[in-house]
Amino acid sequence: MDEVSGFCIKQRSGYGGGNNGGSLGTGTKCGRWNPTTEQVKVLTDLFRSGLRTPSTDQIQRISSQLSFYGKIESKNVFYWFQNHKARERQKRRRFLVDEPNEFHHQDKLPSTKYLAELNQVSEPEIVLETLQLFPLNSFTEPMESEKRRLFSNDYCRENSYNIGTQMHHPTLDLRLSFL
Amino acid sequence: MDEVSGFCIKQRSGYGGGNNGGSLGTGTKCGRWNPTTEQVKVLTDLFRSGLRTPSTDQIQRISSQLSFYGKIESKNVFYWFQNHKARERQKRRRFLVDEPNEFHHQDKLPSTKYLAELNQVSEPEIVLETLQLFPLNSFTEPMESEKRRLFSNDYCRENSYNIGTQMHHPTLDLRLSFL
DNA sequence: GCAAATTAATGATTTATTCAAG
DNA sequence: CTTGAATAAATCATTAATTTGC
Repeated sequence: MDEVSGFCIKQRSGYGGGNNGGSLGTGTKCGRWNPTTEQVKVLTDLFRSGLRTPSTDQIQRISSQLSFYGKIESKNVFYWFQNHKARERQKRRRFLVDEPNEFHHQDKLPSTKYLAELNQVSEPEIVLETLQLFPLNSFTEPMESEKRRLFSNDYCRENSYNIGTQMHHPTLDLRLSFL
Repeated sequence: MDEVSGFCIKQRSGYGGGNNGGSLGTGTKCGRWNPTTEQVKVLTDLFRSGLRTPSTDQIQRISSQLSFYGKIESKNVFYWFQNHKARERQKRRRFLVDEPNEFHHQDKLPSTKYLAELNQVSEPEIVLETLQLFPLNSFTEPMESEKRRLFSNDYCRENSYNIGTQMHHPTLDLRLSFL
């Protein structure tokens, strides 16, 4: 891939450089941004205060403020929030591993129409035999017209989509083929 | 109160008649539906494939399929789509509504464009005058005492965003004040 | 003590989604 | 149905920590 980005691609200069260390000012080397502890502190505090996706304007102001502590650009602030947000989330998710509630199921009242219908059909027998044996290849009838809108699109975006897992369930291939 | 809408808390006997989850059962605890990982994956895939509001018929089929992975009822599928759709949208709105705090004229420098623009914008190393006025530097200037938390921790997520506004709480604004 | 070698963090890019205008 | 806007997830790449042999 082209390493072009408009920056100075800095190939690793051996090692002993140690150019930065807090004052990286005097931008002679164009490596990646190396935030000072003060800058990190402020950014972290902003994040803790609730800021997660600063607007362009905010970014620029933050950048301006932080430039007092050392070299910095707006994009650095932008990236910092992106990365920090993502990694905090990631960290959180690690703890909640396998927590079935990936999203919170907050029951809301359904539309009456569906509820009525569901009520009478409710949960049918389990019927897995057939289903699981041959997953979803069975072509059902063409969708009802009312749902046409949902399916008018192509569903074969990519290819198979094995949900394969430990269970030897059939290639529950995917996509609505069984709908 | 117990179940609102005849939903949970107790094993309803009148709902679905017959075999209600007995096999996959151990369902002694009749709380709310707790989807398995596989179920979530399939539902998510369906959603990503474009399905948003499945018909009753589709709901039943999905439910039947997913019952292979664990207890599930049609209404769970219905609710899942309702909630997922709503929350995705909500998540979307949140950004769009949360961000635009300034007047937006041709002032567009959002993300992807960020890179391009921010890239060349660099950071004019100026503006130091202004920041002097703000609490920022005056606080972190003596970074020795940084150990003392400057902020009162507290998570003020949803409500205290006040980034674009001047809040009057002397406690934890600080950095936000210049935003 | 010191650097080369290795590993852990994290800055910067790329890719894949989502919703919604047109 | 197509495309624009705007991420967030996944990934790449470089820097800082640290480990290790001398």
